[in-house]
Amino acid sequence: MLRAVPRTTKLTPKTAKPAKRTKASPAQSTVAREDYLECILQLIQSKGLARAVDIATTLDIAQPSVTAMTQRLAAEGLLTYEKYRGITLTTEGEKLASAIIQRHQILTRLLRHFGLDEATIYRDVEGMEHHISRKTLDAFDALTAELDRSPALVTRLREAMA
Amino acid sequence: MLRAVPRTTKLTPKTAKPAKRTKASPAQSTVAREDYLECILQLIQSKGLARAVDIATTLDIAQPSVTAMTQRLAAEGLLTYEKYRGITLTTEGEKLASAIIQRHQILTRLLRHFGLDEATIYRDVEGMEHHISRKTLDAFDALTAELDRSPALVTRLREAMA
DNA sequence: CAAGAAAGTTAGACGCAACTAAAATCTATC
DNA sequence: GATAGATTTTAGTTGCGTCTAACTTTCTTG
Repeated sequence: MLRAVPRTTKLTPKTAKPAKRTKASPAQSTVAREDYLECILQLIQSKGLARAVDIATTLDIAQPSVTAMTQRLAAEGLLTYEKYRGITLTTEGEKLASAIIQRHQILTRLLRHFGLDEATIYRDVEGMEHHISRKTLDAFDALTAELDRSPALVTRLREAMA
Repeated sequence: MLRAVPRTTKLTPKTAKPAKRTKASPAQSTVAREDYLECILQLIQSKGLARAVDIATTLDIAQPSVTAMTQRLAAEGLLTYEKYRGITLTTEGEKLASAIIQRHQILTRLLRHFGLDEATIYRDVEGMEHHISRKTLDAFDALTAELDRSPALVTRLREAMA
């Protein structure tokens, strides 16, 4: 049997190439990473420090997973970490975490206008937050401001939903 | 060496336990699965059939990955599939796919009101769509209706964003 | 209708992010 | 200061969804 010549399919991607998964990208921001950063900064703000056991509890994840991710984030320069000692966010990590938390809050504020139960709000925000661009976020923020200042609009909205 | 905080912290898990990952759930709906279903139904609607090569091109994924996922979806009863022949959605699969496409459209319509570039709209919808509950979707839909009927509101919004 | 091209599949591997079990380290208390 | 208990880390797996290389089947076209 003759060997088939490599096919070289060279596909033309859909619309705008969705950032192909080259394995060569080092400190890429993923959902899990963002969840950890968000959680860590919140723990630091509320308790003064972020311990693995608390991160694990908050994210409902096993402790060894926290260690693993901590080491990844440290390798990427987002936090500093000394074995068996503490975790500290680097400047970059803290900046990132702040942005993540802010994004979370903008989304939560918007969803709260819809009269949904807190559990739904929380779940949806958790899900969406990692996938929203700055631009859309700005729009959501402006939208929230409009809803804040126009109770009539909110009322119409809720009636339409029922 | 810091270490000066009570040990028995016992945080209350954020809000509502985020659906622990038991491996025992069989036909769970994931992001990738939804992307495939959406793509398959759209291909069927636009070309009459969904071929692996087109799915691969549309999703910017290698062909063997399509075969693999196709087999998974078939095993879960969402589509029917005969080797080297075609793909058909089952009733359940089509229902699911329709819902996914509808959700996609609701989101797109909302984002279009914000005057963003199509690429951003597309990327954000792609990202968010898999994580939005029916309730929030209804709210977004109502919101879109309000924006449709109130150009003044849209104008205020866009000005606030600039 | 026979090649060759195109499409589909199998086989084997990888990266991410999770898990469990068990070892290492730290802390509090006696 | 020894030691029990809490916390953290290491080691070894797992599942999902992806990849490439190489094969098989189907389609197309002279």
